[in-house]
Amino acid sequence: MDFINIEKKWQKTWADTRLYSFDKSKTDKKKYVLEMFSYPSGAKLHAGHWYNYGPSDSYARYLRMKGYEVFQPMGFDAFGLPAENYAIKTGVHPQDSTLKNIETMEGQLKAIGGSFDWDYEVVTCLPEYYKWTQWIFLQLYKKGLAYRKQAPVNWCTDCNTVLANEQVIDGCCERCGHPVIRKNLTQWFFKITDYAEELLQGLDKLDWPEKTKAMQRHWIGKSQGGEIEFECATGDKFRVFTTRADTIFGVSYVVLAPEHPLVDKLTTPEQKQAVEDYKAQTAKIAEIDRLSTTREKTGAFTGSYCINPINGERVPIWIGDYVVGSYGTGAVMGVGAHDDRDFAFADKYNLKIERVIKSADGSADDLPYCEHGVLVNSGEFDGMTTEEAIPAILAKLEKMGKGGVKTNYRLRDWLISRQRYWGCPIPIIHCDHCGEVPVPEDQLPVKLPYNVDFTPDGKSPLLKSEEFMNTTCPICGRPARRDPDTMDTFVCSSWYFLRYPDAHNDKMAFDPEIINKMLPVDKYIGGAEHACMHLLYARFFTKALRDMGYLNFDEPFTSLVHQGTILGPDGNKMSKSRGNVISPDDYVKKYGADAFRMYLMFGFSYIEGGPWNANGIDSIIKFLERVERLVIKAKKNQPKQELGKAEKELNYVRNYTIGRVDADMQTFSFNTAIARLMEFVNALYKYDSDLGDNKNQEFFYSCVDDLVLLLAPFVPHVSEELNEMMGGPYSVFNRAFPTCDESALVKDEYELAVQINSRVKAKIVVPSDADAEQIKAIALEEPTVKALLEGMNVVKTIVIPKRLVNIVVK
RNA sequence: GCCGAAGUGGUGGAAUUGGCAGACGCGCCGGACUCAAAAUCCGGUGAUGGCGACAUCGUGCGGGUUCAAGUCCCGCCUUCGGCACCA
Repeated sequence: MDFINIEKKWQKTWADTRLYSFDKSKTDKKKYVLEMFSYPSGAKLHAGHWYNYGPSDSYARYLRMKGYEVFQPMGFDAFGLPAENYAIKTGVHPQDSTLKNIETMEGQLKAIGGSFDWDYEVVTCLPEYYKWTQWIFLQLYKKGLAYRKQAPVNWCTDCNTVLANEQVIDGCCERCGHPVIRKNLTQWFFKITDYAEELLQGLDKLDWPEKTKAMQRHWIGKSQGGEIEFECATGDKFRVFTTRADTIFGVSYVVLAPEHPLVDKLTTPEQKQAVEDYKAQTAKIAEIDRLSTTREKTGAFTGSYCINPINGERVPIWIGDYVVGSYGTGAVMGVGAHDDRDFAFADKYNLKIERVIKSADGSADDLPYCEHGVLVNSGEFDGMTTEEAIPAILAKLEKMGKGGVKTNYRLRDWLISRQRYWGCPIPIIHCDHCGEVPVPEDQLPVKLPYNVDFTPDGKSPLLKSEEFMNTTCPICGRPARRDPDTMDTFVCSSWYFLRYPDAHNDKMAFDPEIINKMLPVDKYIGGAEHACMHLLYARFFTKALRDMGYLNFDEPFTSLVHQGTILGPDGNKMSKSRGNVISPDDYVKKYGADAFRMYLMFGFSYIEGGPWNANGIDSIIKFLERVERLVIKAKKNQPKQELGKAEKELNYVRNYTIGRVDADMQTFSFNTAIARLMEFVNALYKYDSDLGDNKNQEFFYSCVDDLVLLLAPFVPHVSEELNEMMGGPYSVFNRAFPTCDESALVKDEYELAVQINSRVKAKIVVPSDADAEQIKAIALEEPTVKALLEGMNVVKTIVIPKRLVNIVVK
């Protein structure tokens, strides 16, 4: 079979006949199948792209043949750091390299044989798209969901530039090797934390991998506890957050984060030097390097004291970088006896450690004791359990006006400012008189200028473009400056699935009437690496836009599947530096896109992936040629004949195959679906060689016809060709997927195993309608069984119809 | 450290959710066709012992529940992902 030319032939026919064009009048039967769009960094698709797009395209084709109107669009996540870095290295402008890469990748995606409707293509770096990214920014801003505040960035003092986390290697700049420090800049945030609770609750209803949902739950990190207010001698007050209010009588100190706003005020003159030194020291350590539990706890005494509201005790106020400024209140109470970290800190600085919880059975004496237990040395609360004491103590504090129940989330607001060129400009103008002014919507898009010096030299690249920066204030008309930052690319990808169904609308981001019919996405397919970022941001955008009235659904992706990763032959992630990258091109050139796709679907479990090996890719060719020979043998328009015994057996296999392939497609179990197809082919060969010229030609033809239809999603070009060879109508993808005839699966009799003491000793054939008693009788009469039971005492007999009989003897 | 997933022949991977472990392939062995080879077709293939029918063992390790465990429970080991001082 000439796979290469067959592919060209059908790709042209499909394009000429606009076969994959989505019919908007049929949204009642729509299925929105979406693969995560790709980043056009390299010029070529790699094996991972194939593994994502090939099998999921087969799934889309299967749905189409099941009678759905499938919407399967494709686009590119085109802004981002790699293109900019590439530009810095080579001088090729990011826009030029990106658009060129996109063109190449479009061609390759067509070569895979993907059934994408390119009329709906979306490219995030084009003004007609990012205009609406900016529009969404403005809606969030209006709603109070976009705001500015100071936040640290990774700053290389040598390059004078901001670095992304992945550009910081072991605390040093990846480019020059100089140490990286944290520096505060005023930056834009999206207030995703407003949606923390709904983002958490919504997970329960989603058909997503449990693992991914667990990761999001953990990322959101809901924690129920309480806040407790401590008052200082100066009259200043601050609160701590704790989940263990029951340990409050054991507080022997409190710790503020070094960046806590009260630190300077509370520091006494004698302690000023020590505190300043400590703050300088922690500023040197980038946040990502604040490495966890293994790092020794450090801190400094402020010289001030505060009052424990529950017992009036005077406790010292410390600062320490083991307290995270951005979580809770940025302050914790120190209970050395009942927290591992507090214990280490108290031990190091000789702070009091007093037990206030003992184990319920009094067994555990060691400190720190971090389990729940019973209160001691806790005044009126003595004898209560942890579970009783927490609400009781918080209730009392609330009555005193000194705290109460509080829920915290680990989730932080989303920092979207990037001090980079190749991204979507932020549509805000800074005016000396009017302050922060949103760009009026009729002035969108704020275009990213082409001629910009993006070499890293300490300034945001856009800041150096006078043409871009200088504008007039929309309110007062005086000269003003634009915001020089661009948005995180995750902003662009947080709404692209909303744009696809209405991709060319130049009046709005999307028409609510259209997307309310087209969304949510029915099946979303992509890598597990997006579990927390992209998938969470997209959910946030959907909910925020819903609350603004732009759409009417709660979740963007009803059902989600992660494909596994194809690793290099050595079992490691493919990477250029390891030299273990498998290029699909050579295989595609040799075997064709269909065979390569089918091999990927057969040789791996789709969800799991695994190390690449080419063993067996030849067998796919062999298999397809076996199918072709059947097609050649199948004769159309033969007279109808009664089905004999051999035909009934084959018909059983045919319908069993249909049922199993149907079920396997729905669970993305492509490898087993193909295994069933191979079995069907084996059965067809057996039938053909057994009966030769005496076979039922009409029946044989219909079986082979079903085979071609079943095969179509897996090998689209080949099946289209085979369908044509058989005289079937164009296109095979306009034909219906075969349906399973349940009556063909009903057998008169079936075989089951007979066990004696759980070991298979014989096989029996029983009528299909036999009940347990009859099956038991047949089993006991079976000669081998009968002989083995001679002189044995049958204790009991278990009969599982359709499975086995187990006779227990002594 | 915490959370999650996985561990099955020489090999990629199956197993209707507690019911005949190893489907379907690859590889290997044998046979048919052929002067021969390739291609193709058919058969065999977990391990050990036995000429043999058969027996024993076998799903990371050790226990347990059950007539029956790859699957459930308890305790470990290893690998891979995620989180990482979140009070």
